[in-house]
Amino acid sequence: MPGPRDPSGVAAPKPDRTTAKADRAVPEADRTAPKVDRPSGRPPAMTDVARLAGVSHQTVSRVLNNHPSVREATRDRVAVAIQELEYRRNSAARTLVTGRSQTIGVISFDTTLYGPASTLFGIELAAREAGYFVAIASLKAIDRASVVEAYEMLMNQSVGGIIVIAPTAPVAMALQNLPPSFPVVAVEGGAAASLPVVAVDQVTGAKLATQHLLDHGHRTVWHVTGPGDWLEAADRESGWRAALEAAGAPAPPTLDGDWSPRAGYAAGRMLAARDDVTAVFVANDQMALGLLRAMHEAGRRVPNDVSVVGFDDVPEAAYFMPPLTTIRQDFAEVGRRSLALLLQRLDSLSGPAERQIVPPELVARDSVAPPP
Amino acid sequence: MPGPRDPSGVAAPKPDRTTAKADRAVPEADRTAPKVDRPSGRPPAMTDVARLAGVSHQTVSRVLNNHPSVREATRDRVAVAIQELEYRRNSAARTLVTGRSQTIGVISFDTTLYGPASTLFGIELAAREAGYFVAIASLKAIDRASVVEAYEMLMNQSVGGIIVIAPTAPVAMALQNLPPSFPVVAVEGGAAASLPVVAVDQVTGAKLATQHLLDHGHRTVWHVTGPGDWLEAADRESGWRAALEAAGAPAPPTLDGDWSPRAGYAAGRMLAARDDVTAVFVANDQMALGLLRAMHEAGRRVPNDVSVVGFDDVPEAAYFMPPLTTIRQDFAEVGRRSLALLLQRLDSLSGPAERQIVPPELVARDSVAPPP
DNA sequence: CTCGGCCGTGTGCGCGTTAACATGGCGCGA
DNA sequence: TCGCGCCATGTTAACGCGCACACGGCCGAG
Repeated sequence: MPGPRDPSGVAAPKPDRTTAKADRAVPEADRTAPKVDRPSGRPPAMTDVARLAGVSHQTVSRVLNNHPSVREATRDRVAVAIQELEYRRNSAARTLVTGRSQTIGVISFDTTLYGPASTLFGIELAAREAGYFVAIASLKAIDRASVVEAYEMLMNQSVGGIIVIAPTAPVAMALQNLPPSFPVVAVEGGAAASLPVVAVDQVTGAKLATQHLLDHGHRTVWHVTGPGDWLEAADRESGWRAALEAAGAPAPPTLDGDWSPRAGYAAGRMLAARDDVTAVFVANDQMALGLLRAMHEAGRRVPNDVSVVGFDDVPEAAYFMPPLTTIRQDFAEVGRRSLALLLQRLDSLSGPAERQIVPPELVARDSVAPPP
Repeated sequence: MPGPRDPSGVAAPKPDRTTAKADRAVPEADRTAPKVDRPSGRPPAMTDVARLAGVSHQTVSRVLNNHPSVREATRDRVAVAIQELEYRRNSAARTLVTGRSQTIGVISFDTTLYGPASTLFGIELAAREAGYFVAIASLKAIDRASVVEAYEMLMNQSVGGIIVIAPTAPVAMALQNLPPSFPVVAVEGGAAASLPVVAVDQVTGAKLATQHLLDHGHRTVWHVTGPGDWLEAADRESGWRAALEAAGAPAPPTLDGDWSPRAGYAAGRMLAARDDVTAVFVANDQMALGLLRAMHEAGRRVPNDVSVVGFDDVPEAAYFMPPLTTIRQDFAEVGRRSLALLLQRLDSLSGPAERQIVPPELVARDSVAPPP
């Protein structure tokens, strides 16, 4: 790996046309075709642009940085030269001198899941809008060591700030131990004391779901939870519990899940066996899918015999049998806001650890009805 | 944005302890706690490490680059100093001088989908293993302009190579126009002439699915396609067609889909209305979900009346009603291989445009039975 | 004539890499 | 025991590339 001098940038195969500067007469040929008139094998630098445009490197710099005192005509000449050479600033050199890499890092667990993937997407779009690059680091496991590993990796890449999508207790704990002087934003990060957090209001969402079922006349609502160490799971459970309490309804024992359809199926089998179960709030849509199947197999009709509400509103939810009433989370908005918050921290690390809450929304479909 | 001199790296708040070099006696205190003994407000550089370790910066460099001729003891002293200062190489400076950024870019459309997300995950893990960073760029739309935009963005970040996950015809076309001297690997890239490609064998997968249905005694198999401009959709259709031909079975007209459950539902309604439909190969699992529901609503039992096979094996497929027989794609393997191929191109751009094929696998569950 | 707009020249800086070379110490064979 | 040669390190310096600052000069307007 210590191979000497070997630029892996954009390098034309063998463009050694030494007579390359004179023919500036045809600058506006076809733009899309790759032009080959670089002086040497290395990518063009600012001085190359300057030479071609007949100006100084300083002027090129002024153009690139939108310095006001450059004549329009000069600006154009430089722009043409830039395009001609397909010049792009060497981001390494730029980063080195400015001290800011224009890159942010995103740490995430399992971008295969709908929620994290959508959030990441939102972050990426917003980042590009703001002129930032996005580097990613996935967590191999959901423990502290993995967080530290991912963090180290992003730090080695010298990102300017980090957004962490990994809403579990161990991860939230790990974040506490990071240097407080580095800009970090947590998504769904629980009550992490000193960290800015963007989160969907899980508690309210769970209340919405539970209340919706109660409003249809159910005496109480059962609950299939998410995994214990996920903060969202805890919040949804407490929202459910709060709604029941507020309504004076008895809280039945919860059934433990782990987000997977398998767990929902298992819970569904248990619940289907009891006649007194008429309403279930399942902590996410995937588990609801499993539960729906268990109910179906047991001959319990949804919603006629049992009503079900999920959480997330995955794209498939509308095509479950029956179409699932669920709580929608605006992940794209979460992504946008977390980036905004990070950028804000980027130039002023001060300020309180802001906490932004995105409201959830109930999507009523066909899995809820009055009790039989 | 042209704010002068403002290092956004790891900087302690106000660590101006000028008496910081003498206390080298306690080097092995608690490792996790953030130590504050940097001379100035800026992150430590190599010379700082050298000074603390009592060696020259050259030696530090030798240690970092695993140069053989450094005594074990010296190596350790340097290592301790590095840890003490929490030194990390300035990646910008390193990139600037070595000419390689140790970063690869991934262009992807809709990482919200299971396939792309899984592939990205595989790439990321493999990249980290190989000491590379991963920068992402999502496509806003699936046209050429978006590809160029994403490409430009990654080039501006000076990535060393790019993997494109975007298996549609327009995207594949756009890739043809990229400078051939830059390392690019396409995932599911179709027959892109000059590009290395890693792909799951869609044709074989479709044959597997179709044959599986024929083997159960169905006279023929209907097909719900993916969107027309997706290469995978075309391959699956031709695999289906080939299997039918090989078996001498008549090929019914296809039903157009777009990957969405909604489209599957629509197709399902059409098919449910015909008595002669006993077997359907649906181009992906999400559409199969919609189709399953349409069948159910129409009173056509799966698999008793109609058999269904999907494609992808999303995590939910095992919990559809009934559990879906489908074709599994090893996305993680695709990710790994595409990275391997890219790395290979990175140091030798020559060589033919290799094409790696990952075999698919049929996962038999409960949605297939002999015809009634 | 002076001031301001426009642009050029020149230089230092950031930080890690690498080459070229110098140095002192040690082991080993003659 | 002398001397050669290698090992481990230090010293010095030159990049790579863009940014920023300090000037200096030119030209046209007031």
